[in-house]
This record gives sequence, C-alpha cells and structure tokens, in this order.
Amino acid sequence: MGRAPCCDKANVKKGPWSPEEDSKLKEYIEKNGTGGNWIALPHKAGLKRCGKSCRLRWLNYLRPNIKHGEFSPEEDNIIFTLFATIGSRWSIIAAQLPGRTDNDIKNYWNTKLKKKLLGITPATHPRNNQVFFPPSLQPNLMITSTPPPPLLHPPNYNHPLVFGGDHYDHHQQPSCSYVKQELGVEFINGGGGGDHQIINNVNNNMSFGGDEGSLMEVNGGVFWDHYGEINGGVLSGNKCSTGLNLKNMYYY
DNA sequence: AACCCATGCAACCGCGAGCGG
DNA sequence: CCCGCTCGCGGTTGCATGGGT
Repeated sequence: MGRAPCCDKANVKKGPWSPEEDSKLKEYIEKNGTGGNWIALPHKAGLKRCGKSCRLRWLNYLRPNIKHGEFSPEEDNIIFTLFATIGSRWSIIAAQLPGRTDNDIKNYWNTKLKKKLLGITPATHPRNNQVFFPPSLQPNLMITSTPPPPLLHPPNYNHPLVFGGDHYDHHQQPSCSYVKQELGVEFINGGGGGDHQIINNVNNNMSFGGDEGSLMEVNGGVFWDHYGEINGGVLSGNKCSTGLNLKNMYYY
C-alpha cells in the first residue's frame, strides 16, 4: 500500500492558476490566515485545489512583499557564496534574500547562474594543471576533468589542521593560520605574498577575499583563491566589502 | 510561414521531518 | 513509543514563449 494522497486527486484542478483562483486564495488568507492547515484551506476558501498547490501558490506568488524580476549582483554574490558553502539548500539561501522564494532562487540558479559558472575562463591548479570546482557545483557543471586527489593540507604543510601561524606562503615554508569558526566551518588563512589573507564570517554567511593562495577549508575540502587581489576585500569590522568571487575559487 | 529547439518559470511530486493524539 | 497527518523542501516536469533555421 502506497502513501495516502494528500487530497482527492479526482476532484482537484491542476495546472496554472486563474486570476479568479488567485484572488479567492489571496482574499481568504488575508482575511482568515492559513489556519495552520493547508489541507483544509482550499475547501474553506471555495477552491478546487490541493492544499499543497494553494500553499505553493501563496508562498511563491501571492504573499505580500514577493520580489519579482532581475536579481542584483549583490544577490548573485549571496547565492554563489551560500551555494558553495551549503549546496542546494534553497530555503536557507532564500532566507538570506528578502522577498525571494526558494523556488525563484532554484530556478534562477538552474537557468542563469549555473551558466555563468560554465562560462568561466578555465584555469588550472598549479600542482597538476587540472580545472576543478567545489563538489557541490560539479553535478550541474558537467566538468569532465577528473578532480585532483583530495589534498586537505596546503602544499608542503605537514601539520594537522589544528594550529598554525598567521599566514601561509606557498613560496616559502608554510606557517598556517587555522581558525575554527562558527557553523563547523574551518578556515585556513593564507596569502601568496605572505600576509594578505582576509577570510571572515559575515552574519553566519561565509564571505572572504584575500590575495593569491588564500585557502579555506570547507566541509572536508580546501578552497583556494588562485589569483591575486581579485577577491581582495577591504575589511571593515567584520565585513568583507567585495564578498566572494567564485570565478576565481578552486577546490582541492 | 512553418518547424524546431532552447529557455524561463510555474507547478507538481515524493519524501523526510515534526508534531499531536 | 507508535501512528497518522501535515508541512516544507528539493528535484523534476511541463508549458508558454521566443529565436533561429
């Protein structure tokens, strides 16, 4: 025996919502609220719709303060940053973007942002000349090159990732800074020139910049800022002015 | 003009989590 | 603790539209 259907499929309308249905639903919820029961709501509102369908329509389209239209570069940055950090947790990402819905962001990612990433100019890892991206992006990116073997330590860095100095310089003997932050995210700071690293944690969202060679360990892998200065954010208190530029981030 | 294909987006579906009886 | 119900989430589908041939 399978799962019981959430509604009587034979008696519910499917497909696009008509303006009349929209206004019925909107009026009902504005007057009575959802009553904490979406399953019962369509009947009370006089709609021949599944409760789940009503909920979706309200949350994604009818509810007040929904923002439609173009995403701003700032919103793009937030989505990139969070996606690189937590993956496709659209509801969590949506919570950081007032007025945007998880469905909107999911669609936007699948249709636009993913392609932005695909248009990235290939760059390679100096250790093996391979192009690679964070695992969370790979299923959508069709990157065909085999990622390099996991390297959970900076090159030539032989210590466990539990301590270090204040920077990592891959031209010289390493002395890493290791900072355990909130969210279970572990950071390794590094500056190619020696001390340009800027990695921080902004309002529980990760944001970072830095100079060539900046490293950040996330969920068992290390993000590596290939180019110098492109991500170089100006630190102001606990905020990095430029945020994340995924284009230049690599993972190994 | 007709067809095909890509794109964008709204909506659906199935599943796991949470909660109350 | 168990069971059933509902919610919320993320993946997927399907349709409308527009551009290219």
